[in-house]
Amino acid sequence: MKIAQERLLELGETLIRTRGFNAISYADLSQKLQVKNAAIHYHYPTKEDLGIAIIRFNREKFAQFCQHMIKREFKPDEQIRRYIRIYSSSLQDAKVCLVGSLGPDFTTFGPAMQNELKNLTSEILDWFTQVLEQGRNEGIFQFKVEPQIQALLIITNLTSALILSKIMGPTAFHQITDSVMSSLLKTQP
Amino acid sequence: MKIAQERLLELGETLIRTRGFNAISYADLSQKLQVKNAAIHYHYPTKEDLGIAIIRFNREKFAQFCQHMIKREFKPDEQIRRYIRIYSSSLQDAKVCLVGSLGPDFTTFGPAMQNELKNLTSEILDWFTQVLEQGRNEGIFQFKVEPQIQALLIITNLTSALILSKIMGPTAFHQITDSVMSSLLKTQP
DNA sequence: GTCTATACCTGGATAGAC
DNA sequence: GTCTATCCAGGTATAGAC
Repeated sequence: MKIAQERLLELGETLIRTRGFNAISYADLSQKLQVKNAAIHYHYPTKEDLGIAIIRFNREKFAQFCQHMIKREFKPDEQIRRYIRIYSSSLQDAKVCLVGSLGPDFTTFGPAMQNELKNLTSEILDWFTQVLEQGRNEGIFQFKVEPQIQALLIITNLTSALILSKIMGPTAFHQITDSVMSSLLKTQP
Repeated sequence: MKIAQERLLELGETLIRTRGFNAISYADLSQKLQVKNAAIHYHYPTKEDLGIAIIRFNREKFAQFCQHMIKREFKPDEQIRRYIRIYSSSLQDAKVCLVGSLGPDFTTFGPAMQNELKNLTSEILDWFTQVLEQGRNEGIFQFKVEPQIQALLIITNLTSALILSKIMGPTAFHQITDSVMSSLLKTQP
């Protein structure tokens, strides 16, 4: 039976986000998938190949999310809420986001994987910047700095909110996201 | 010759913050220290023992920093500036902070090491909270939420600023910290 | 495409000499 | 307290059968 690619990548992503790239092995994956590790090597010869595929998989999911936001014509505030919901749904399994998991280990990766991670990161930042800008133009959001800076501020809040929650528990996450949302939303004059 | 404990712990901290705990080995340490790995095992039998010692070492350095701030009677804004300077000095070596490096791998550690990391994290948060509160009371800082929440917001900014900078370069770090400081400082009325 | 089997290496850890 | 020597487990990776 052919390995379900999507299941493999999804599992790999979960393991990376739960334990870190350098802490997982082909054995972890093959056991859970009920195949031998050689079967995984067939599709992804090196661990780095697998890592790259997982990041690319995540990029595709994010691109689909963005497309979905456009198609449904969600307002900027609703888009941010839904984006935050992706993060909060990671809380129970003690997952951090892919960028937060791979970022600290960046120097242990080869150039190709580093580049893939750079692409993911800049795509998220660009999307966030654009939503913030649009929201401010529509009078929904308020913030004083450039949209690109504000995107950095909120993304760093979200990324580390998951990391902190792994250490200290989920309360911190909700305190952070609640505060981020309410300071972003334009208060009634 | 007796191993210089402090040098060992300092090197271990650097390696963890550069490459991640699960990516470093006794061999990495022993080579750089010009000793055999058995010599390190003598002082720290298991890798977890070493990890715990490194976190504790970091806690002590942080406690000394806090003491120093008190002794010199720095104003809250100066204290925050000096704290941020610790972070920015990590930029050139692509180091993240210890919490940002160990947090994502939290579930791969044993209870004792997890606990040590919890202690470090809460000590930082408590100190930050207290400095923010004091600064607002003195009319130096402005922020709308509880000091404890504001501490979470800024700490997450700083932690992920280093992670992001590893991936995307140091510009992001300065944009984030500049913005954090200027929004924190009370503008002239 | 997946299996068995295995090669090869690294890493953590320990025993015992000095 | 450090060394040499070694053990063993686990991890990446490949060859070749099915």
